[in-house]
Amino acid sequence: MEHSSRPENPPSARKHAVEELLRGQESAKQLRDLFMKVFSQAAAAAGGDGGDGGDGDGGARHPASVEDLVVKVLRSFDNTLSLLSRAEPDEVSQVPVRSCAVKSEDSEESSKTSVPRDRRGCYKRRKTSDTQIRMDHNLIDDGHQWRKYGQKAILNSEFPRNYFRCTHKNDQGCLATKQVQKMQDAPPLYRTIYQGQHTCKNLILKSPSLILDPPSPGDSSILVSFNTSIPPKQDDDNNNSSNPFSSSTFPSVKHEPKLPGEDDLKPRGGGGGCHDDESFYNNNNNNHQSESSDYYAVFESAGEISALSSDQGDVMSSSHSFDMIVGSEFDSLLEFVQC
DNA sequence: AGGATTTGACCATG
DNA sequence: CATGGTCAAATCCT
Repeated sequence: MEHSSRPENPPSARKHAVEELLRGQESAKQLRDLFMKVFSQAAAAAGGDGGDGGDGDGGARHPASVEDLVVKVLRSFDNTLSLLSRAEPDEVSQVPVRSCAVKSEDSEESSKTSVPRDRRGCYKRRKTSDTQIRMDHNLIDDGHQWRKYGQKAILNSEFPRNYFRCTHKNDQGCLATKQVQKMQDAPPLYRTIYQGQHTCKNLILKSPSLILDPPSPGDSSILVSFNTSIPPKQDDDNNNSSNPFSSSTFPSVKHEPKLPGEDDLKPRGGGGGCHDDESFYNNNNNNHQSESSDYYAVFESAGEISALSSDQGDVMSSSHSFDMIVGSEFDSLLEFVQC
């Protein structure tokens, strides 16, 4: 449903992709169960074994099955990725061109009230160009300045979607936009869709927040890269050019333990003042410059680690709840693919 | 005063 | 026709 959908996906390919994801999901569930079983046994046996125990070697009891399941999961990812890659070879060219006759508006504005009728909403709905999808459990500053230009209730979604564009759209013609939508509440989960590439030169580096995270323990983020097999564009005249990881696997934003409700999340203006549901709308959070014309899904959460890595996309995961990560990961992927 | 957000309206797409 | 993406006036904040 979203614009991120690929309109002309061969249905069969997508179907296969969904099947693969479902398979992966099933494997993940088994893996989860296995972990739970192992952990509970370990806990029972060890009694008061001090450690947090969460990580790694705790599950050495069924290494073979665990490994097998992990391999299955990763294979599903790989299969899905290749299916998706083949499914849409031609969507890259697309540039969010606004075919509408410019912004010559000011001339006949006159009738300020009621319908100016000029060309409001005149635009081309952008299909997919450079799209990155990111799932976060909190909102992180991404170093760019965003201006909210819309909010919309989305069908079958209890939370509205918020539309942001680069603050420098006007002065520098930066066409980057992003959409932020809260997906769930319980553990808050936000989906951020980045589109377009930043051409502005105004990257505000929040040094402490932006860290290229290696798969280090204690940190958590899952990055799934849906590479459409197009080599990452190299337009690095922008900001992230200096970023060594910018292209194929952009750095996942690392965040300090900073709560989403903090300072920079506050809305400034306050038009109607109806911020009923969210306190999250404005987040100038995360953003990785849309660099390549690929699809990315980044799932982030906080907690311990368990790093998986696949050969194609990078899957760096960690979470205090494997279930939460893998489960939401597949759910999101499914949702993404099915749209 | 200038800039940001809210919100209803407009319009392309499927 | 329904839905989603964008525009722009109105409003608010700094």
